[in-house]
Amino acid sequence: MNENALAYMESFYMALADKTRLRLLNLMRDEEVCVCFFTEVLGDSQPKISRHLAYLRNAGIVKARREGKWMHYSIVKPEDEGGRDVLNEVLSWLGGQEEMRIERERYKMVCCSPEMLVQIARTPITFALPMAENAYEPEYEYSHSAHNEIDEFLL
Amino acid sequence: MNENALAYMESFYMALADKTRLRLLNLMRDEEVCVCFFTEVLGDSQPKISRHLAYLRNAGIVKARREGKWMHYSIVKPEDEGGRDVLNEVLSWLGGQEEMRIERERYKMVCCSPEMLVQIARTPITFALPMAENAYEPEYEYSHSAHNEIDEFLL
DNA sequence: TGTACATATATGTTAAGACGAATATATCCT
DNA sequence: AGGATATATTCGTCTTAACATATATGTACA
Repeated sequence: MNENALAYMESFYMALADKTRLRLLNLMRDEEVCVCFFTEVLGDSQPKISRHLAYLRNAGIVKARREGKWMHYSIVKPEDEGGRDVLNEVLSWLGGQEEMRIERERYKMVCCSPEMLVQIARTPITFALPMAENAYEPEYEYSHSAHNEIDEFLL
Repeated sequence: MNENALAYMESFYMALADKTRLRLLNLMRDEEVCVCFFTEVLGDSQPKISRHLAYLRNAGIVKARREGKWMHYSIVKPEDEGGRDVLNEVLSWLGGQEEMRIERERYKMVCCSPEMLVQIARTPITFALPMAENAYEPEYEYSHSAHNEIDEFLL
């Protein structure tokens, strides 16, 4: 890390420098969130959401966990203390905005609405199950075709 | 601010997402710095330094003060508390990196070298004079041709 | 006024990244 | 196996911003 600290920081802030990604992080502030809820709450297209989640994942800021057909994303706190402190402040700043509070409210409503309760059997769970604690490391092509600068920080 | 909080944050992180700009901020961490020292310490071309300083200024992260022929730049802490906290953590993270400590050392050496002491009369001062406390607001064209998203946050 | 110096901006080129639309991949169910 | 659903990636297009180089602007001083 100390090797390319600057490059790491650059990619870190780049990952934060996008409205959609900030909104995604806001929703993941306290808990793991399923992709389908992101599209529901943000109202953006599924490919758009997915692309931004991939960006965040490549930057090492979130991780994904597969649960059947569903993917759940959650924030990964950086190992580096400075980075962790920055990210915490970023989330706190973000969370303090009215606009972001509203979106978290909307998430709660979508997540816990009556239809959802009825469909509970086929609804992605939003709390971690004991037997599913391991982080999901995707096996898709981009995982081993990781040749850009950002990906170098993944491992 | 609360209006376009997201847009503001986006431009804020965009301003941080560049190695050169992070190095500039690192040098300005504790004090006002003259452009000529930036070019000296960073070893980048003068237009490159100037462009990045303009970017930071447009993002509202630094301010400029003219002192005769010289321009001195210094960090502006955001009025918003969350933003201020984030920026402080950013500077602290940055400052903790070995690479950045070395550059601050190099700045000290350039700034206080014997040649500099000899040339003191025509060397830009790096401490604020009592009668020069007012921040310099540039009168150049970009100041009133401010029509892009970032500039809207300047005033 | 004219010249030197410090700094800022314009221009042309190139690369990164954002988007929508189309398509591919994973998983579940029958 | 095959269809349905959830998510990921590709492709073509457009914008932003990085860089080097050239040039303009602002200030000091003779």
